[in-house]
Amino acid sequence: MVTRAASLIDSFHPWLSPADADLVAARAHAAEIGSEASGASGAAEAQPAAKRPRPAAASVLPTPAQTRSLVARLSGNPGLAGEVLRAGEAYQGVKVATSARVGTHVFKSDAFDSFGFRLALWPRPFRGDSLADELRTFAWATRPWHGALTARQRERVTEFVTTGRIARGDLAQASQDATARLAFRDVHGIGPSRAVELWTAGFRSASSLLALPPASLRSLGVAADSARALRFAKSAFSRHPRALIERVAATVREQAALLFPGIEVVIGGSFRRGQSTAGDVDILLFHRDGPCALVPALVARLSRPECGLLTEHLKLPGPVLCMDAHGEEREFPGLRYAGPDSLRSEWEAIPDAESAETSAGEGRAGPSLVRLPSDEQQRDAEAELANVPSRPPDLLAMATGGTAASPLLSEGELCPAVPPDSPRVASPRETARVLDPLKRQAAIAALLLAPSSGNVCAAAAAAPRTSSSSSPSTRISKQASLSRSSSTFPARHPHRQGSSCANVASTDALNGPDRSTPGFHEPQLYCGIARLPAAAGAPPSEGPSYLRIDIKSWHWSQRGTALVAFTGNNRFNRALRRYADVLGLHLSDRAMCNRVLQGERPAGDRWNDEPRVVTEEAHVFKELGLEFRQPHERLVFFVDQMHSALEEAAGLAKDSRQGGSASSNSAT
DNA sequence: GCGACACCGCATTGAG
DNA sequence: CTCAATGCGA
DNA sequence: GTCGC
Repeated sequence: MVTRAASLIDSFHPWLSPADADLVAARAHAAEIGSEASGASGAAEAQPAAKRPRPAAASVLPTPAQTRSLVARLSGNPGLAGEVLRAGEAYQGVKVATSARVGTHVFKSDAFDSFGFRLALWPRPFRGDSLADELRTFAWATRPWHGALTARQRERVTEFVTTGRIARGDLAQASQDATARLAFRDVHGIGPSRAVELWTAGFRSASSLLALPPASLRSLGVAADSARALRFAKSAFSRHPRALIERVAATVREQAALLFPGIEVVIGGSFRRGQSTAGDVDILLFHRDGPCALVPALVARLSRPECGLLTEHLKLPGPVLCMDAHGEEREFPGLRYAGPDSLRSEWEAIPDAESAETSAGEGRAGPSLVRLPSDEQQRDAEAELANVPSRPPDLLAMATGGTAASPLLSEGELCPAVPPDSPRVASPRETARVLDPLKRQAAIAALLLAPSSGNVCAAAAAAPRTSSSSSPSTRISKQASLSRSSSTFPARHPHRQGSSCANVASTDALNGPDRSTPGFHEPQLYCGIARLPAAAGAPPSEGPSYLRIDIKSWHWSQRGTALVAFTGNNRFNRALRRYADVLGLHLSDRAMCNRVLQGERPAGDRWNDEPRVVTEEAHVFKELGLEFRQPHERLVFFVDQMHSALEEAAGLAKDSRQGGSASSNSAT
């Protein structure tokens, strides 16, 4: 069976690395061991870490090198891929409006996306003379569990090959709802539903709403933040070069440092992935001392006339809890919204801003949990910031720009011929079902996911550290593991009491994730609009330009998951979370934890175990058994690749169960 | 044929 | 008034 | 758009 698996991967997924086969084997082996260990309690604990069949960090998602080479040898079909992607956009326009649920359209357009990227990365062109064979090979390589393209997909490819274009007028014009959606797409906060409502009410554009008084807008169902956003059309936010993003971030960093010395300010999003331009900017804030609840204060500072960065606020963080000098939690007197009825919102600068400023020096009034970091901490933080990749390969631009194909491998290696009677393989769904009984056993998590003791993935750390003994990552992990009793991390929220252990939690079980667990802290999310500083030699004809800006902060124990979540890309996040889900884990920006299923509970009703303390991105990868990937290496086109390894894992697990205990050869 | 497909917080609305 | 459902952006 | 039920 290993042979079958290996040959399958070789045949249909030539871009998968040999490491994938190792992972597949190791995971199957671990699954079997896990089911044994669950019988004997504590066996996993007693077992020496060295003897555990832990796989070397391997990649189920395409490895960085694979992604790079994939994109580098972009296909012979850039035009076709582009057509399909554009058709997807048109289709999205229709579906957004016609579908009752937003969730549906996302995946509909996503399917086009996926298909388009697969075409883009397919290394040899489709030709009319051998189209049928090409399509079959392509289908088997990209969707082995199905083995064929859909009729629609075949149609599209054929149409392009024969006519050189893909007609999509039908999609663009198909629905009046789509037109409504398009008319208001530029307004933040107006989605499919409101767009249709407004259209039927007789409005045809965002500008026609601008003239209305606030009361009328409210009666039309336009939310307050939508009304505020009316003056800023989304399309006016052209993509901005990195340098500009950096300047904005520098302002934020400067103010944040004044407010909260030692704070770590990370620019997330596409900027962090290294793209040459960004449509918005994500500012992520962390502090080593643990809580980092200064978003309202920071927003207030950035809104002051003398700073003038933020010109409009779309969403504010909720009520903020922080600890005062006596260790009591109380509400942070943040921003006060003064003008709900005016288009021009008014924000009162915080009365406590003074106290926040002085708190750095005195630690008396205001949020005094702020402590100055040690010199060592300061150096660590700086070193970490330096790890952000300096050279940004703009992979997306390469992918969509139709770079000339430069195959590194021969066609035969890339696209082996497919026998017509190739066996059908398990689909992702089927795979998940096979894995499900296994994942209920905590032993899997213990063996595959939970590192034995020192939970730091030093090898996968972002960059080589200079000192080995007192390397930052080691120290962090110690701090993290001690955090449950450490006073620098909040013990738990006093207003929420809950049991942290799944066994005991019977009343809280129905309430979803238990956020009272140690290390959990409510993040603060802000969305707003920044007025860009006038560029030095900019033509004044353009007028002021604006930038969507998000400022968010998390507790230090959530730093890793938050960084991963807000670095993206989107597809990468979804793949990662879905993957975690299949492994019995829950992953979001704020927590990674075991997902505990209870037998009689209806499907989908779950509650989550105590979140892990995840201060480093590398922890997330490590816990999932994945190879660490730098931010600029997190472009994911093929969700399918992840599935393929899971299929094999499921197949091998099933085989090994049927074949008794004969699986000792798998993990070496 | 129909639900699911990743996840979460906030604002608004409407029912109780 | 509270609570649940919905829309929305992310 | 696709899969599982």
